[in-house]
Order: sequence, then C-alpha cells, then structure tokens
Amino acid sequence: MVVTIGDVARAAGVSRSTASYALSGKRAISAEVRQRVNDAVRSLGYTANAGARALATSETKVIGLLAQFLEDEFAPAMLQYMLGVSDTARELGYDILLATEADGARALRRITDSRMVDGVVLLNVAQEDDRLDILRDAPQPGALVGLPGDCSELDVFDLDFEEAGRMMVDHMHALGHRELILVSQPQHVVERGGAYVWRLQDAALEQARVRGITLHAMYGESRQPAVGQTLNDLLDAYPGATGLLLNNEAAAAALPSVLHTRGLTVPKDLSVIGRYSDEFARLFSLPFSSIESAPDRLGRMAVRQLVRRIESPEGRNEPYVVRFVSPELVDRGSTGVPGPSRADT
Amino acid sequence: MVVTIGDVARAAGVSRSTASYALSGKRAISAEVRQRVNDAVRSLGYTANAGARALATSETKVIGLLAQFLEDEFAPAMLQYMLGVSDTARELGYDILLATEADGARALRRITDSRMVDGVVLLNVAQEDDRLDILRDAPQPGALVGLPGDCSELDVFDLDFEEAGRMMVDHMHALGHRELILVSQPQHVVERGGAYVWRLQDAALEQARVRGITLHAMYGESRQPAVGQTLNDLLDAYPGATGLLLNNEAAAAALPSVLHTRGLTVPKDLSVIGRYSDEFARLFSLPFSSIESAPDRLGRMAVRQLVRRIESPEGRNEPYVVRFVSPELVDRGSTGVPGPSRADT
DNA sequence: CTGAAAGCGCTTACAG
DNA sequence: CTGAAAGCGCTTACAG
Repeated sequence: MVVTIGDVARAAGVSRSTASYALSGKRAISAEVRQRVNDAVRSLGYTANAGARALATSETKVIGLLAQFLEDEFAPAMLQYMLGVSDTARELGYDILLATEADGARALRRITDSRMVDGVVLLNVAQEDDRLDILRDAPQPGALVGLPGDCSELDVFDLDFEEAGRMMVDHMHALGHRELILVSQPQHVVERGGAYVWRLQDAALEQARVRGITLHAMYGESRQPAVGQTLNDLLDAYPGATGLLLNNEAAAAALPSVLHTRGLTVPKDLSVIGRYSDEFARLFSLPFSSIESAPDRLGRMAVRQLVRRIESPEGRNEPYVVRFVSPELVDRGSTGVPGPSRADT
Repeated sequence: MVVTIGDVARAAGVSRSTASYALSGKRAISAEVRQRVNDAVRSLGYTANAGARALATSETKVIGLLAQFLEDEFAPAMLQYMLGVSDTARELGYDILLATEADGARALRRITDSRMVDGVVLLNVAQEDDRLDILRDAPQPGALVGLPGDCSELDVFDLDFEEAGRMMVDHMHALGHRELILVSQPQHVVERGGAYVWRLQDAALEQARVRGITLHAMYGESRQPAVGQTLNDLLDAYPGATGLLLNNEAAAAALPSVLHTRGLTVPKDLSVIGRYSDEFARLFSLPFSSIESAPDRLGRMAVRQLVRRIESPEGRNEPYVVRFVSPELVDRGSTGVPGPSRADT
C-alpha cells in the first residue's frame, strides 16, 4: 500500500542505493537511469518516509517553535512572531513543530531529547527563563526572540528597546514637549521577567533626565476597561503632560475612545507615540505614530541564524550573536508641537 | 554522546527488547528488572528517538495543523482555533506540526505523504477546498473545522451558522424590532468560498421573511476605516432600522467609535448583536451581545474525533460525522426593546 | 519472565 | 557509473 524506495528501485530496474542517489543528486547518475527513477517516482507517487530519513541522516528538517501565551500579554502579537518564524522556516526547507503548552521547559526537553527537531526558536524569552538551561544542554542549537539576563551560548534577537525608549523621548523633546507620560505593560509582566518593559522604561527615564524634561512612568493594565480608566486617571493626574508614550498594546487600543470621551484631538491637544507592530496598528486601526516592533523581521532573523547553525559544519562553533533590531518610527501623524497645556484650557 | 535503548539495556544488564518492554509495559516484567531499567533511564537521561520509534511503529504521535491566513480575514480569530487544537492535542499525547503556508494543498500533501503526522486538522475550510481531495487520498485521517460543500469521507465540525442567523433575527424580533441591518464579511470572502458567511446570511433573511420583518443584508469591509464608513452609510441609508447584526469582526471592532461619533447609545438608540468569540470580545473590549463562535470548543472536538480515529482500530471505519455546535448567545446588554426610531429623532 | 533476531525505510560508506 | 551491505534506533513477533 505504501510505496517505498524499494518499489521505486524495482520499477526503475536499479538498486535502492542508486534510486536514493538519483533522488538526492549526491553522486553522478547516468541521465537515463535518473530518468527512469524519476518516472518511477512519479508513477508510483513516492515520497520519502520522514522518520526513516531522519533516522538515517540525523536530520529532521523540522524546527521547534516554542510560543508562550502568558497571562496579561497580548496574544495576537505572539501570532505575528509565529508567522515570521513559520514562513521563513518553510522558505528554508523546514517544517514547524509548534509547542504552546504552559510548561515550556518541559515541552522543550521533550522535543529536543526525542530528536523531533533540528533546532528550536524560543519566543517571548524572559529575564530568567527556565527554558534556557535546557536549551544549553540540548544537542540542537536554538535561537531566542527576546533578551534574557544571561545570553551565554545563545543566539539572541530582540528589538533594541532601550533605543526605542530614548527615541520616543527624543522625538517628543525635539517637538518641544517638556512633560510626558509613559504607560508600560502591567507590573505583573515585569515581575514575571518581561525585561523589555523595564529596558524601554529605564532608558526613557534616563533620556528624560538627560534632556531635562519630566517623564511620569506608570504600569498600565492589560485589559479594557481597566486600562482605559488608568489612562483617564493619568491624564487627570498630570494635566501638564502634553505627550503620551505607550509600551502597552491594550492601552494603545483603548486610547482612541478615551481621547474621544475627553474631547481631545491628536496631536493638537496631545501627542501620542506607541510601540507595537505595524500589523497591530492596522488590526486596531490605530492612528498613532509608533516604534515598529517588527515581529516578522525578528522571527526571520532568528530562523536564518538557526538554520545557518544547523546546516553549516562550522556553524555549530561560530561565536554566538546577540543582535538588536534598531527601532524605526512609523509616522502616523499623531505627534506635533505641544499646544497650550491641557492644564490651561 | 546520544544515549540509545542499547545503552539503557547494557546499564541495566538486560537485552534491548526487555528494556523496551519494561518501558512500554507491553509485557510482564519482573519488578526488579523494571527497577533496574528505570534507574538506567534516569541516570543516563534516556529518551526514545522519535524518528526511530515512528519507523518501527508507524505512529508519529504528531498531528498536522493546517492553518490558512487569508486576506480579508481576521488573523487573531485563527489563533484561537489553533490554540484549541494545540492544547487538546497535547492533552491527548500529540505534538503539533504547524503549516501556515499559502499553498495549503501542497503543505498537506507534503506532511501526509512523508508520514510526518498521524492525522491532520484543517482550519478555515472553504466551500470548494483544494485540500480535501488530497486529504481523502491520504493514508491518515483528518478532521475539518468549517463546513465544505462536499463532506463525504470527512469528519466535519463547525458552528451552526444557520441557527446563528435565525437566532439573531429571532432575538431581535422577540424584543420588538421590525427593521434590521446585517453586516457580513466582505464579498471577497464569499467569493473565495467562505460558506459560513452566506449560511448565516441566507438563514437570517429567510427567518426575517418568516417573521415578517425587514432585514437589509450587506457585505462589509474587512478593515478600518473603510468598514466604519460602511457602518455610517448603512445607518444613514436605513434610518428606520433599530437593530444591527454583525457577522464581521472588523465591523464589530469599528462600531464603538461609530456609535460614539453619531452619539448613539446602545441599546437605547440601537440594539446590536454580533457573532464572534468571547475571547475576541475581551480583546477588543466589545460591549455587544454576541453569538459565541467557540473556536476552542471546535478545535477540541476536531482533535478528539481525529485521535479517536487514529487510535481505535474500529475508528478508522466508523461512519463519518458532521457536527454542528449550537450557537449560544452571550448577553452583554446591547439589545433591548426598540426606542423611537432613529428616523424620528 | 527474558533474549536473539527481524524489520520499519531510509542513506551512505565500501567495492567494483 | 552502479550495487550489495551495513547501520540509524526503535518495536515486536518468535522462541524458550
């Protein structure tokens, strides 16, 4: 019922090894034999058994993708990283084994120990991430999206969140703003080790100090309507603030209706700049300029590096890389020179 | 370097077959030997090679998941189906091979022909879906989420969109509404074979006829701000309409700001009912009552049936099922008795 | 209760 | 340019 390379060989009148070589091209084969083998493959509908090939070659042509859907984090953002990884893997000839279970360390151990994959990509890496020690001990290479506290023996890719924080502040400062509010992810995310939150925030605070301007940094909620309330409270608490920085998807999504309710116009009454992906902005139809978080680019870079390490013999021993993507500001017209302070109106 | 069952056997002082049986429990093993084998496994850190096991048993313990991210469709909705499938598969002992490429038929053929999976779940199935013939010819069973035109030899799971359409109309009718607007997905989705769109719409139209009320059925855009404009146009065009039915995520997401701009209050000025998942409502903080689309339940049902077919010997020949999930209305308070028609104000 | 051996379907040195 | 054979790491009849 199931056709094997033996069937192909028989149909082509050659040995199994010749059939195999004809298909792999790993040694010279006469044009005629190659033709007969290819014909046999076609007429029998042969495809190599992946498990058998993996056993013989120690290559699965599968990459493990470890996603983490954490509470208080924005699931659709994760999807974009996943698609970046998946698309790039396919281009490079790999399939994706997806693990979404809560216990990422266990999943990682399972798929690496059993040799189901040639390498793995970890998404949403935390400051202290219990998957990392397992990855370091694994026989397969791995690539991270997200910067952990300890990058030793790891290839790491992440947005340069510190630069993003500075860029937000500088952009506003250049326009003339002197008092800003930054709404970060919920504190819970920070406590869990979401380093990108404090990397952006700390850098923004430092840059505000350097520029001599005021920055009120706050943790926002992760859900509406609570996050909308937070935004309202902050706008009440700091009437002198003329600019709003958002490192919090839920806050960005909630802001339009908050502005509407308060009768505020962007950028006339308030300048706004966010940090999220272009796709996210499209999805939520957000009219705010933003630092593009480029999940597709990061996923792509991680897979490229991973495949390099998997496939090149030297790759395994090349020095490890920690690569930061420079933030890019997508101008959607939501920032401008500060108008009269809201405090004065 | 890599530890095999031979190493375990040697360390335990038994044969490889005994080691294997001790681990699988497929034949009686003395307590002492079992102990020695388990100790060896632990001290050596043994995990069976998945490819070798698959080759020997013809079981991969992997389920293929074919997602389709189509233009004009709402990607985060797809994610919820994926997570339902992935979580249930893991509970049942299966890993997920994820294929997201545009050419789903090719992906399906690749993973089934090469025996990478024991079965496959197809998401977002269209009326005429070129993956179905490939699935029918595949040696592995499959389960669909989404109702195709031809269900023969297939297990199919879907929301009962016709009942959903009737339910929306009846709910409004019972409250006293006599003129309604239905905004469906974009026409493009219909042309591509997104049967759920016309299943809901046709049933809603028929039910409106039965009830003797007016229903204006329209295709909406898939993106803001276009979809917001459509909503505005419709509200202008049908001032007598007192209820709005939404089978279009983008429209649901856009509606709050449209209502806000027009100064309409729900349900006083307009009753609204949507069709989307609870998770979607949470994500977008939508205050509208809705027919729950239950992606997690559907993913779970599909995997359960698939695994039943994979694992039980009779399962392979059990009659095929087409199962519709009954819609449930989640009341978020956005419908009520019609106020004075907007036309009169 | 345990072991020796065959076999799953490939690939790849080894020989010619 | 091609073939016979070994081997990848498992599982499972077959024998005892």
